[in-house]
Amino acid sequence: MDLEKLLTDRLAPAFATVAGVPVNPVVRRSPRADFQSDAALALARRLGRPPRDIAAEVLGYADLADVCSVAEVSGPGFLNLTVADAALAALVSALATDPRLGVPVTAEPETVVIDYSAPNVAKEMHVGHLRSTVIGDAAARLLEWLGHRVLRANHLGDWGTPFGMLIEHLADLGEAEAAHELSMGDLDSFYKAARAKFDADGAFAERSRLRVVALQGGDPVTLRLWRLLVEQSERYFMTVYDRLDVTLTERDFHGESSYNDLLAPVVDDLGRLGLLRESDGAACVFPPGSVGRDGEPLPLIVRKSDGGYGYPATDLAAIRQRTGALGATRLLYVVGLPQRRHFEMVYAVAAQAGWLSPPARAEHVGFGSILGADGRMLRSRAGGSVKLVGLLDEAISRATALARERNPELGEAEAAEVGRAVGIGAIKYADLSNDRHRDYVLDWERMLSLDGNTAPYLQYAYSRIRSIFRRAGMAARPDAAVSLAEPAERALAFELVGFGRVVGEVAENLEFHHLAGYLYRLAAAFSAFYERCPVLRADEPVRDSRLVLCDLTAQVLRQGLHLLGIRTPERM
RNA sequence: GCGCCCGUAGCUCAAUGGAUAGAGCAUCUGACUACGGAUCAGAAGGUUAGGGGUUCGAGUCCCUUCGGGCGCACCA
Repeated sequence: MDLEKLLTDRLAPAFATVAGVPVNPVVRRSPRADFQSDAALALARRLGRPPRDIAAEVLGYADLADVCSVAEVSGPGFLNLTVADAALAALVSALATDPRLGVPVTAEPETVVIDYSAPNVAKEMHVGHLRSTVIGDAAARLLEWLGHRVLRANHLGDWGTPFGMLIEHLADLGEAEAAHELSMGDLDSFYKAARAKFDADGAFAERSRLRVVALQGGDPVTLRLWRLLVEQSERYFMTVYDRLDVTLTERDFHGESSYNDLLAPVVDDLGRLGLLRESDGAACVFPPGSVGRDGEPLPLIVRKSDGGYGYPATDLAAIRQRTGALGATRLLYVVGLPQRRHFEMVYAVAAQAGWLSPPARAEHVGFGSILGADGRMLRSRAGGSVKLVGLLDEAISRATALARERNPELGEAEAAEVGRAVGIGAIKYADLSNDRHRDYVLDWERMLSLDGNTAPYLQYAYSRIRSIFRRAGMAARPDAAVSLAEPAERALAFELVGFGRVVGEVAENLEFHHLAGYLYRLAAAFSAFYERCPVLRADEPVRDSRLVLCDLTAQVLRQGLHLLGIRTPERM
């Protein structure tokens, strides 16, 4: 039970008594007290009474004696609430014996499909995949921890016309050589070589076109070469995921090709439902509300004029499968914001077709771009996209150098491990601590800084606490009496008991920068506490009480960072 | 042209319609016989792009101007 909810529960009946109808007390943290309730102001007009009178009357009815040490009307009609130390201490003690740290398992478990990462076979992963992978993985970790059934859907681009030239290029190289080249992770040069031949060599281009036909026709040799491409690519992607520390596995690859057999039925059924209209030879659905450049309704093309299927058909087939066979009620698409309209249209059509009806719903978890120092889309010096592995390697090597420099006592192996945790953590945290809707600037100096709202600062706070317990040679006693005499202790306690609320909110809105901001406030509150309040040097029973605060802080930091996919080294 | 998003301290970013718009970086001033100073405390820094409106109350909602980004039929 978090304090907002506790206070809300206590105030709601009083407000209802005064107003005659149910009223949300609107409890929130306050700079002028611990909490404030703003509801009296909004009620003034409806009741035709001064808000201060309403607030005062509410106070008379509210049962706050055991929760608040002070409850008073303030300003135009706010209720300022100061939480009693004993009540706060009791909540902290409850946390100390709660393995879930105040975050209950959900009462309504759902099946959630999270569509994220989605690299393309035989193409290098680039920065564009970073946000989808990092945000999607955080969502998967979070919702899974809350008790939902999470299905990770790595929508692999493994189909389409480019595969003609890729397979043909593979055949030219020879399977052994091609496998070697792909296993080196040099996907870009493989792709570019195929592309160059396609553009320069007419005969090769013609063979490529025939290859597409053979692939679609199920030619065994072609299929075998295609699978080789897919397998080698998947193997390579797994090495990237391993380095990035994401929870995607081989089993989570769901190639576009796996929907091939479902595409025709999707279009047929749309026709049967009367939603289809032919336009310039293409089979289209015109969802209401979408208008194109010419002011005419914008079609979702479910079958191209050449008879082929594009993304929309695949997306519709996937929705149908996910809400149908998989029984999902929440579909998340962690895809860049530019595709917003595409998903609006797809969801609209899926809803019209009855494949996406309540309680099932789909959410486009959109995100902005990663910018370079110049404020423009991050590009390599040559103007191409930046390889993801290159970015990760740079983060790790920078962080490893930093770890060696800051703590020479670390052995080579530990420095490498710390460098990896800090470097990858810094990249992920830089991403997740920003509002995902907005673009953000990738800045090594800032993200690896030990000060401010960064992963290293949080990891440092964690390792510092672990150091306390190493030195103490003992663990905290969860049943120790908690006392909160110092302001810094109270401030830390308030942050600790707020974990559950933040996690609950983020599970709903997937705004991970709220969780990041919370963890930063927690770490900052801890640092201030640690500066003013001696722990190991304190006498009992204060020592035990403070050890509980330390231990809880470490647990919440570890769990919170874990939900973001960030490691917490014991030393750094 | 139409639509969507954005504009907050020098910089990078916060702020479920609530009181005096908050952090970090950078700057300045303090605290080192240190439970890890990879820290903490304090100062300074703002016409929330401009203008109108709704509201008891607007950075937040509506309209408008300016500036920036993105998207607008068979690529995924």
